[in-house]
Amino acid sequence: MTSTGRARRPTLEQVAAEAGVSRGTVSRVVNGSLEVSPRALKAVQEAIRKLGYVPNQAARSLVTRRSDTVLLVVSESEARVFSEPFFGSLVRGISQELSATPLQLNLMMASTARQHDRVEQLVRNGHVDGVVLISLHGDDPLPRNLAAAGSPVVLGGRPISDLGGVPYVDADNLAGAKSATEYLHRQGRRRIATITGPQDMAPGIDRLEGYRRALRGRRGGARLVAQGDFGQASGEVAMRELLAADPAVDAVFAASDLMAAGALRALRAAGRRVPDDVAVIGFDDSAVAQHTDPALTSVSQPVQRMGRELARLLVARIREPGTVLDPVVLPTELVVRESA
Amino acid sequence: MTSTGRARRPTLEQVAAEAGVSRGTVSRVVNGSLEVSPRALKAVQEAIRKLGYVPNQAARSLVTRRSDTVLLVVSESEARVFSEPFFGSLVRGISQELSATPLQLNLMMASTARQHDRVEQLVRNGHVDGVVLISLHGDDPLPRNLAAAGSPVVLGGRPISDLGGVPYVDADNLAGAKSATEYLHRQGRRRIATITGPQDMAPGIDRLEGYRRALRGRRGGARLVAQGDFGQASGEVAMRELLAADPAVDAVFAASDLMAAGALRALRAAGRRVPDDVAVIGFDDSAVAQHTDPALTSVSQPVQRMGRELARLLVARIREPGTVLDPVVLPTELVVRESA
DNA sequence: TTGAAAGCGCTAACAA
DNA sequence: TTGTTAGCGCTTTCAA
Repeated sequence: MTSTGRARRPTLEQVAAEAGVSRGTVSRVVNGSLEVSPRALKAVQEAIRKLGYVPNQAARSLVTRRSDTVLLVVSESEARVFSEPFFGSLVRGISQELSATPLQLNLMMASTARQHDRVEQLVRNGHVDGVVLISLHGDDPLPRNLAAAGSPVVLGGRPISDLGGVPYVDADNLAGAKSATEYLHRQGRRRIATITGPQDMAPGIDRLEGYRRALRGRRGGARLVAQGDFGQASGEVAMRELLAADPAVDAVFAASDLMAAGALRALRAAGRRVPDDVAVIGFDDSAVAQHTDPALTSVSQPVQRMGRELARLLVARIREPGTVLDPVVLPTELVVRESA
Repeated sequence: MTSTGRARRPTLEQVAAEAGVSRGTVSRVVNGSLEVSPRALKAVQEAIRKLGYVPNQAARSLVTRRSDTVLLVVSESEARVFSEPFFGSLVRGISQELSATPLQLNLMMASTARQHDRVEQLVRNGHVDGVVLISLHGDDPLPRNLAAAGSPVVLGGRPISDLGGVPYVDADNLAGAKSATEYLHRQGRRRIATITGPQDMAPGIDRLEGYRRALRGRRGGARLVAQGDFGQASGEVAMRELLAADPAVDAVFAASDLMAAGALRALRAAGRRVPDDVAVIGFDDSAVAQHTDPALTSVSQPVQRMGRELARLLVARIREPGTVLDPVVLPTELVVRESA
């Protein structure tokens, strides 16, 4: 049952013996202390190499009360996180940034309350040094609880209600939507509609606001607004509504690529050519954007960089628990393809 | 610098004091030993609850030499893993299965040799109890090395060359391709082409073989084969080649949705209607499949279940290092949409 | 600059 | 059935 099987790894003790010094000295070398004589340093390094010594994390953790582990909690159920390269790119960015630290990345799906409890337990018990939370739902109490427990926490995506002191990383949804809409206007489009995302989610709200600001004070204004839920079907329905409301609509900014793809279908069904009759822009620059016909012009988010920033903030929080960290809002970019 | 800050968690010792028993007894209760008197059991349980005790994993690990952690290694660079819901669903399946065990899931990207070394080190050093490897490249030595080091390893996806004894989980690519092709045949299609994936990857090979078997002995046979690389552009090119080779082609099975999407574009450009003139089937049932126009009929893989099986095999390997585990090949399903 | 020694919190072997 | 005890491998004072 013990089933250890594997040969025992060399310990500090053995390295010390090999190098002819004490455990303390080896420990100092391993942890990069400066108060070690060049001679001892060299002897220890050689012994380490010779023995193939690697520190035992559990032992270290036991005494330092650090775990050198950060937890990525995906509070999903919102399928979006998992579709699209979003999740993967984010993880990649986080890993990238963490690879320069001793921190390991742990992953946990936690949508139910029970799973959230488990996260809190892990944190409280010192099994993780910090938490990255992504894909939060409306007023999820998890980040607040974690922060209250004194745990370093950072959020992927702006929380809908302000969580004083908990930093977040987000794409500049507002500016992205604004620039997409302005682009349409510059192309000479004058009846620019939008298909919004859910208005109880930050990206939904911000992207609508960006559209509004772009058209503020412009002739025609921002009146052609149809509600969607980020999903393709809702985009199709919304586009039909828009066409009914104003048959002369000549452009539409959709708050997601899926909705834009839906709009494309509705437009084709209505006999409108894209982009000739109606220009379409999506948001996310997802895989879908590249594979619709015509390919979607879309607002791209620097997802991988968002991951890196998340990790950077978290590391800062762990290292300097006191300091106030500002949210990071990263610029988006309009990727022009065929649809607008 | 110590920055512990957090209040110390209660220890076994304190629970023992509170319950009026010894540490040993508390340990037995915590670890579910049966040799504990009902009275002691109750007292300990109460003390645990009262104090909010949670075992310190580091301390436990130190003595048991188990880490209760499994590592998911994404040997990426092949972007596919990250696009599509693939990665997310897989992780979800793995998490799901592990949630019934004390095992935590760790994640690591490792494409470079240096990163592979780190994986081996983690394993050798007992920091992880087992490894799930996905997205392996051709003849990556990592699984062999890990297995040789005595570490439990399971593979996501059939390795291209047999790794004696290392179990894997895969979708039944061959059967999926075969049934898609047969479906086309049943629909009365008689000039059925295929666009293959790279022939140095198991899915590429298997899906071509499935196509071949479906048409073996049938009139026309399996002669309309064009090479692709799973990417959309290659699918578009391949479709043009096929049209040139046989303008009367009336169906095409593409080994990926992206290639199928490319084929769709080429067909539209050539003035062919889908599915009227040419039926198209893709593979993966990815997001793209749902958003092309017409929507793609596609072969779906039970990705989440693959994740669960992966975890199941790994747990079995960890618990019973000796036993031989067979590969698990899961059935695919043809999802019929508009394109065929 | 170094060594010695005291734990970190836990499991498991042994004795009672 | 229970208590006692010896470590697990490491970091970190404290003295030297």
